[in-house]
Amino acid sequence: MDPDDGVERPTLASVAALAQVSKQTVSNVLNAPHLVSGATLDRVRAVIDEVGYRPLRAAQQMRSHRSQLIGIRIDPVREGLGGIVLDQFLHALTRSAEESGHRMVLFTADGAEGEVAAYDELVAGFAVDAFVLTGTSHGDPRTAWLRRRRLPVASFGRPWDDPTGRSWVDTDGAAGTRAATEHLVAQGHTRIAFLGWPVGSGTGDDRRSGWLGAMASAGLPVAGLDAGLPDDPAVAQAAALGLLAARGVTALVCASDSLALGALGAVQELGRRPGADVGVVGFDDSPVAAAIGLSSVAQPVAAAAAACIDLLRAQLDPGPGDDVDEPVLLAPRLVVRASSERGGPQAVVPPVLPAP
Amino acid sequence: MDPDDGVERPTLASVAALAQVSKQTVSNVLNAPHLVSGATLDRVRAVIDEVGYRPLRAAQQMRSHRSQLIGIRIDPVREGLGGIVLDQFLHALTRSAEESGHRMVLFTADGAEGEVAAYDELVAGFAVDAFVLTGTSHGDPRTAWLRRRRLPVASFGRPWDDPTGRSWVDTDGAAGTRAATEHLVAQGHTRIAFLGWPVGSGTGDDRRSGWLGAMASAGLPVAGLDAGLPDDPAVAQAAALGLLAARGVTALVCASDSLALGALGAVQELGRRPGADVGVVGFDDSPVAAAIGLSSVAQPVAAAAAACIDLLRAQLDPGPGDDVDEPVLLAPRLVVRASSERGGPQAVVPPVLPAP
DNA sequence: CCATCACTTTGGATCGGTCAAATCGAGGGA
DNA sequence: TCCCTCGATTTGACCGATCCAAAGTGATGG
Repeated sequence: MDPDDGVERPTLASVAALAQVSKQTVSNVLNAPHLVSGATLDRVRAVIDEVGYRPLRAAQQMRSHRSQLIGIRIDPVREGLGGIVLDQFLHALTRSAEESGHRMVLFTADGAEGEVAAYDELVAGFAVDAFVLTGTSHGDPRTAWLRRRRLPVASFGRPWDDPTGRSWVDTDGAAGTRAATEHLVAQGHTRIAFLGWPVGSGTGDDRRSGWLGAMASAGLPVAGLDAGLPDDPAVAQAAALGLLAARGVTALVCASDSLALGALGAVQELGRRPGADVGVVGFDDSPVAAAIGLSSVAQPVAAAAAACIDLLRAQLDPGPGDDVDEPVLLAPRLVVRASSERGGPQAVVPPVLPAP
Repeated sequence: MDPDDGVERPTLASVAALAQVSKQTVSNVLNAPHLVSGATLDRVRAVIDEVGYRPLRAAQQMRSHRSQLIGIRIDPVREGLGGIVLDQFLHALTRSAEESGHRMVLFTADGAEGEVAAYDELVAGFAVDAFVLTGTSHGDPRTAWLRRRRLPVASFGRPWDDPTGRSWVDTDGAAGTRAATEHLVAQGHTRIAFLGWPVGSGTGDDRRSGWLGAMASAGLPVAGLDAGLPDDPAVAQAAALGLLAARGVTALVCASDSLALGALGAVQELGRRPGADVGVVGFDDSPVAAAIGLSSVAQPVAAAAAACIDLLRAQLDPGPGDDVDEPVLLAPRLVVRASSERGGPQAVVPPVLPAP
């Protein structure tokens, strides 16, 4: 009557029976092939391939206490355009995890205590092996909880409040803005402003410092060229307007693509040509940047994800020569588009409209 | 020496011992409380709370063959700005899944055959219970494979090539563009153009039809006002320029925020005021729209996610009155911002630069 | 000819739950 | 009084893998 889907799921026992060996031998073929003789190895492997056998993780987990699952929180709202970075990161993470036989499990949480409750549930119920954190500060309750439980953890983003923190991976923001600044200097600009966030945020200050450093190296002045703003294009546009009109600025390095969007709007408003007259570089290389031809500093998300997974792998089963929680700082890449190329194609522009 | 993390993980057996009952009784307290007397119920529950016991999913899975995991593919590259929709959808999905005791597991795959291989691995190894698909066509090998295996599936996005397809959830794109068009008509516009994709894509044609319908209802002409373009702001800008300059167009309904970005650029280029002189509405309400004040049609991602999970729940254990795979079509919501409000605040604009 | 040893292979217990059937005491009808 | 039913609880097998200890198999050497 019911054709079902054909055959039963093959198990260790069924494979063993077909191959005329014991269950343990089949297990050895998979987990310790050096213990099995060549002939049986081939025979068992043939059967495994034939029936398409795969060990059931849940069963393995019962003995090994490893679920092969890695948890990551997915945020409810991602502010601004930079959220995309986490999106790409998530994809890269999933891919890297797969390469080491793991899977990423998502969870949501409201607030820090909710997140701890979620950890608890995941660890107790699903026996999640490890966690990847994003945007954490070191002192917060979640990190503390995880460390107390001795759970392997890797963070994407430095714990700015604790320079001694370990087991993190981050983008070298300063290197990114430095590259952007040097690129603009090479285009002949000398009055290069920085549109960033107010002093006090780790990431923002990091990005600012790269611009400062590059300007100093080039012997260029920075006085009055540094803006600390909320991450809003409309505000950035007003600020950029002032810098361009009153301070002789011809190029802007921005801490985000949102700010760069505003900068472009100001350029447009003044009737200058983006790229040709005024150079603008954003940060994070969001899809908008690609869409409108905005140069931007791209974070090395794939490398960051791989580094995170590697940190976790090292913590899960430390091998010889594994620096279990050595922080990793990765260099970003400047993607040059029309908004910062003098010889490049001419530009046009969508408006930034004020909020209601 | 090693303080470890204190206590052992509580198990059914340990709870049973503490509560002076058998394992099965504890199990019943959790899964079939009506079988347990009031007194024991309270006693066992007290112990459970006290020690913080939670059943290990892997152990349950061994007998029940349910992993409580739902798989979803995370795409390598998401074209354009609309990728964000999937991002929000993923979050909403995770939250809805949690409400029914499930977790979302991610996987990646290259091409259709790679995806099938990934299904195989997930189903065989992790015993994933169900899958959520995005952007599928009904005929493709993945859907076929999943159906053959009788795996519960819900799609976000209609199978345009098969109108009889079931078990999907989608946004009513036509309703969205209809609302956008009516909104612009209400603002006094009569020459309202549509910037869309070339005829042939299901989603694109759906969105176009809403504009067509609303224009017909309002008794407005559409001849020469319909553009089919690639999803690129620069191309959209050129097309919008023509419509605005040569055809007396004063408002544009767009099939995506990318196209709307180009439309805004054209408005700016002509020296007209976005919102005040020319109304523009995008689609998908990406972060850019919020950032630059672009009106846009927002997809009801949370509702869509909840509907997907509900479809899966109904397939996993059909209750009475469960329409196991009844398609769900959800109405989107128009978010009005400065780009389409005549009385609203004045607007400014970032440029769309040509690609190198 | 048998003890020794390295190499393979096997058997049985075990992880933490659920399922199906058995047990047990109390209440109700004949 | 006896038997039956019924609610509450227990017993024992089982899911599919791994771990540990022990047993089988030659080949080797005394």
